[in-house]
Amino acid sequence: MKQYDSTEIEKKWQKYWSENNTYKVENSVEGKENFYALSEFSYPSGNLHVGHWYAFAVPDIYARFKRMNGYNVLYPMGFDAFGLPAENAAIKRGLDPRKWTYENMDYMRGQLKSMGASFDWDRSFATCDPDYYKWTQWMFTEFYKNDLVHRQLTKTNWCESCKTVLANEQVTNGQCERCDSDVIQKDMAQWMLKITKFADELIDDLDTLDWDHSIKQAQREWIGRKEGSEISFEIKTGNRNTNFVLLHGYTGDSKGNFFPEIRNKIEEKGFKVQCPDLPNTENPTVSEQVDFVLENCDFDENTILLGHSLGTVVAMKVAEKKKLKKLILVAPFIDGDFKDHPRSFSETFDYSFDFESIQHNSNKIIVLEDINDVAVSKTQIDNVCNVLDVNRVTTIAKKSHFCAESEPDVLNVVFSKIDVFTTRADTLFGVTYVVLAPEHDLVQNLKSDIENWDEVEKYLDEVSKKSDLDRQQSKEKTGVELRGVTAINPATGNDVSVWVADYVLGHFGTGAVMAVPAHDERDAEFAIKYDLPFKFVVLPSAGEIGNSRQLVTSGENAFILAAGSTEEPEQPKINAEWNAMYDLLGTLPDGVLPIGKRFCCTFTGKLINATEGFNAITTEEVIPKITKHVGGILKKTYRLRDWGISRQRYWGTPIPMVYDPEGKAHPVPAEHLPWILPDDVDYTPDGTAPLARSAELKQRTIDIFGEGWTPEVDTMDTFVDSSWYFYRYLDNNNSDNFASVESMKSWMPVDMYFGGAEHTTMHLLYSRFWVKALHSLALVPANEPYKGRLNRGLILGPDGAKMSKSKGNVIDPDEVVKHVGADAVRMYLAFIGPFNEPGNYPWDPNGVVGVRRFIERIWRLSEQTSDEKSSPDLEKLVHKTIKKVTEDIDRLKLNTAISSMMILVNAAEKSESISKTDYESLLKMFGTLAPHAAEEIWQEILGNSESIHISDWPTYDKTLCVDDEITLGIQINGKVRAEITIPADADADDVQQLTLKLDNVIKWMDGKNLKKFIYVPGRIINIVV
RNA sequence: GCCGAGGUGGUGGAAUCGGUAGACACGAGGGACUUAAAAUCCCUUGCUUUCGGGCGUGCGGGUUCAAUUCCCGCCCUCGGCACCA
Repeated sequence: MKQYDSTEIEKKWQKYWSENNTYKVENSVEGKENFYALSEFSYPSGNLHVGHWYAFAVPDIYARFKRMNGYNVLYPMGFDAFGLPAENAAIKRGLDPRKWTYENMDYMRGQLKSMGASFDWDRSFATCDPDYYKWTQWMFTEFYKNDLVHRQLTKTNWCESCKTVLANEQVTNGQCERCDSDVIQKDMAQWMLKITKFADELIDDLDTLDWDHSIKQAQREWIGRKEGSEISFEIKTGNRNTNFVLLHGYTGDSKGNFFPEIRNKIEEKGFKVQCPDLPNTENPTVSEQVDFVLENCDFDENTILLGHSLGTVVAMKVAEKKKLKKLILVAPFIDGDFKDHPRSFSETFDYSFDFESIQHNSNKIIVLEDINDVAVSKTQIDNVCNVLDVNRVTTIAKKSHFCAESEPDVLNVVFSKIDVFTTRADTLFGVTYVVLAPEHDLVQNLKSDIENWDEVEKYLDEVSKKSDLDRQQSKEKTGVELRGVTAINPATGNDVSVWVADYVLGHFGTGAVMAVPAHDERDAEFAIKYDLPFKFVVLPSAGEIGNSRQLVTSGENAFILAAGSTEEPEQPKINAEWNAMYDLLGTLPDGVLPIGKRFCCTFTGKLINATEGFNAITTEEVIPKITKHVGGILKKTYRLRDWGISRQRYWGTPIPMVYDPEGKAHPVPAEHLPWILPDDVDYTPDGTAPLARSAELKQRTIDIFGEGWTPEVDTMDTFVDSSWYFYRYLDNNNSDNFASVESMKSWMPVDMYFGGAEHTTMHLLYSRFWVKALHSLALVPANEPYKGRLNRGLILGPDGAKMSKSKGNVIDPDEVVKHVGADAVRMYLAFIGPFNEPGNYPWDPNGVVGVRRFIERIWRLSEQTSDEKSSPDLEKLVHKTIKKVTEDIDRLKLNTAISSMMILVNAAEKSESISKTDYESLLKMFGTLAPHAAEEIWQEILGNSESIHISDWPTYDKTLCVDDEITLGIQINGKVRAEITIPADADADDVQQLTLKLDNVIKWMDGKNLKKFIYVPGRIINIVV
C-alpha cells in the first residue's frame, strides 16, 4: 500500500480545498444555525511560532466539529497590523513599516495555510488597510460627537526608550512591559475614551456571559469598583478678619452669574465680601475701573482679592498699590492679544505692570487655567506665570473660561475643603486627622497658610524623587503635618490636624483620606509613629467575641492585639461624641473607651464586657445615615481609569481630528475618511509625533479646512484597532458601513472566542467597552461581543521553560511540519493537555512523533476494512467512542477525545477486520484533527468523491453504548480484594450469593460474619465484616 | 495582605452527583524481526516487599461501608489585585 507522505498530501489537499472553495462561508444558510468561532488575530511579526499553531490550529478542530454537526461555521483570520514592534523592526532595518508589514503578512498567510485550518480567506483583512481604519476613525468621530471621547491633560505613563505613552495595562511594576525600562510620569494632552462611563455595565454584564469564573473575576478586580462615601472636611485657614474682594470681567456685573456660589459660601461663613459693579463694563478703560475699586472697596492685609478674566488685569493693577493676603487670578492675561475679539483692549487698557510690586504686595498669587478656555490662550497664561511667581492650577472648568454658576475649582481655591473617600463612613466619629496625598492640588493651594512650608516642600521633593516602586516598597510611613491648617470633622465639629503623607495615593479616590487609626492598620501605623490620637467607634452590633481583636494602649500609643487577650477592660464610659452618635443612630453604642491609659474595643463591633441591652445595628445601615448626616454623598470609585489612546508614533491609525485657528478640536467629517496615514514622514522616534513632520498632512488639512487649521499628529493605540475587528469579518467588502446590520444580527455575539490569558484585562475589556459604546449609539445590535471565551495555555520549550531565543529552546513549527507533517503537529497540540483549562504544557519532541505513529496506524487500518460488520465487541466500542469523542470535543477536552480514538484503534488492530462504515465513522472524527490525512484516505483510498470535511458527523446507537456484562471490584472493609463479572442488570440477591462464593472473598472474610453487603449497580461491591 | 485556580507515577495527563486511582501517550526496561540499524510488533513499568502483603492522589485531622472527590485546619505553586482608604 501507499506510504503516508505528509508533505505531499498536505500540499495536495490544501490546493484542492482552496480550488473547491471548501471553506467558503455564507452569512446565512437555509436550515443551518450560525456559529461564530474566533481566535485572536495575529500580529504580523514575520514568522509563525508554535504559539500561533496552538492558537489557530487547535480551535480549528472545534470549528470543523461544529461544521460537521450541522452548523454554518465562521472561523476567520486577519492581521492586527499596526503597532510598535512593526515600526521598531522597520526602523532597525531601515525599511518602510508599510512595506515590511505587508510582506510579513504575505509570508505568514502562506504559513497559516500550511496548518490546514478551515479559514475563509475571502473575509480576511488587516487593520492597517485604509478600508479598515476608515471605520476605526469613523467610530472614533462618532464617539467624539457623543461625548465618549475627550481631550485631557493627564499624567501619562511615558516610556523613554520606546518614546511613547503607555496604557496603564502596559505598565508592569513601574516598568514598560515591552522593554522593561522605567516608566516615568509625564503631563501630556491625550485623547481619552470614557471607558469609566461603562464601568458598572462592564462589571454587571459579566453575569450574562458564559466565561470561566476566573476571567470574570480578574476583570472585576481590574475595574475595581468600591462603594463608599465622599465626605467633605472644611479647612479652617486664616482668621475672622479675612475678607474678600471679587472683580468680574468684561461685560460682567455683580449680579448675574458671576460666581454666585462662591459669594454665598463666603457670606455663609460670616466673612465680609465686596463685589463691586465695575464702571463702564461694556467699554471700560483700565484706569477708571482701578480707580473705582480703590475708592469704593476696603483693603487690608487680610484681604483676598479675586479677579476673573478682564477683572484680573484690574486686580493686578490694584495689587500694585494694596497689600493683600492673597491674589487669585482666574483666567488672567497681561496683553491685549486677542484674535477675532469684538474689542481690542489694547486701546483703553494699559498693559504695563509693576510686577515687582504685585509680587511684593501679594502674600500669595494663584492662577487658574482652563485647558478648554476659548477666550484666553495657554500662551497668555504662560506669559503671566513667567513674570510672576504664582501657584498655577490647571484644570477643566465646568464651562469654558470658568463661566458656569458653580465652578468647584475656583471655590476650592477660595475656600478649601478636603474631600475624602471612605468605605467606612461608620468610623467617621473616630477620625483624628486627615491626610493629603503629596500630589494633591490642595497642598500647593494652601501654601500661604502652611506655616512650615519649607519642611513640607522638602518632603514633597523627597517623595517626588521616589519611583512608584520605591513608594510601594518603603516599609515605614512618612509624612509632614501642615501646620496652620486645620480640618473640621463634619460629624463632631471638632478640629483635626491635616497631614501630607505618601501612603495616600494621588490617583485613588479623591487623593485624600480621613484617618481613623483605631480602625485602619495603615492609619494606626502612621498615628503611632507621629503620636496622633486614637478614637474608637463601637457600634452596638451582634458580633461575636471569638472574632474580635482587642486594642490596648501602652502609654500614648495603641496596639492591635489578636483575639484572646486576657486583659480585663474597665467599664465603658460614654462621652459627648458618643452621645452625638447616639442621637444620630437612635440607639446607644455598646461602649467606648479610652479610660485612663487603656482602650478596649473590637473590630467587629462587639465589646468585650459590653453593657448589655442595646439593639444591634450593622455597618451597612450606619454608612448611609452618617453620610447623609454630614452632607456627604454615597459614591462608587473605580480603579479603572479612562483609556488614553494618543501615541506619538507613526505606524498607527491617525486620530481623525483637526484644530481650527483657535486651537479648538473638530472631527474630520466622514466624507474625508479614511484620514490617510501620510507617507512623507521620517518616523524615527524622538519623542515628538512623526506625523508632525509630514508636509502632506499639513497641506491636506489646510486644503480641506482652510488656512490656520492644523491636524492632530498622534496616532491611536493599537488596542483601538482590535476593539471591533470581529465585525469586519462579517462583511469585509462593505464600503457603506463597517458591517451590515443583517450580518451582525446573524453572527454576533461571537459564540466562542479563543485567546491568550494576557488579554483578560486589556483587549478583552477594551473591546467589550467598544461594543457597549457602539451599542449605546445604536450602531450594533448586541451589547456584548463574546458569549463564550476560552483562555488557552502556553506551550513551553522541551525544558519546561518559556520558549526564548536566548534559552535556545524554541521549537520552529515549520521544521516540525517538514518532519512529521501539519496533521501530527495539530493533533499533538490537541493531545498535550486539556484545551479548556489554561495550563502550560512543555513541548515533547517524542510526543509529536508518537502522534505521527498514531496517524500512520489509522492509515494502515484502512487495509483492514471490510464490507462485513465489525465484531460485536468492536462495534460496541465504535459507538462508545463516537459518544465519548462527541462529548469531549464539544467540551474542548481534545486530549481525552484523542485518547479514546487511540483505544479504538488499539482494539481494531487486534480484531480481524473493521467494517467500512465503522472505519469511516472513525475517520470523520479523526478528520477534525488531521484534515489532510483523513481527506487522502477518504477520497483516494476509500474512493469517496466529496470532501470528508463537508460530510455529516457520525451518530451512535445508544443501545450499543451500554455493556451487557460488567466487571465490578469487590471490596472487603473498603479494600479491593477481588473482582467479579456479572450481567449489568443482575439482581442484588444473586450478586450477593455469587460474590460470597468467590475464593478470594471467602479468604479475606476470614470466617468473620457478614455485617453489611453493599452493592451499587455498575459501581462497586463492598463487604463489611 | 485580599481574591481566584491548582497540587495525582520518571514526564504530559486520565478518573471528581464519593464507588476497582494512574486511562491514553511519552520515557525507561526486556524480547521478536534484522548481518546491523531504522521502522514495526509483543511483554513489563506507582513505590515497596520476607512475594502473604504493606503503602500510596501536597500535609494533619474529620465524616463515611467506601474519600483524589465532601468538611475543618495548614503547606506549597501559579494567576489577578494591592499602602485602594
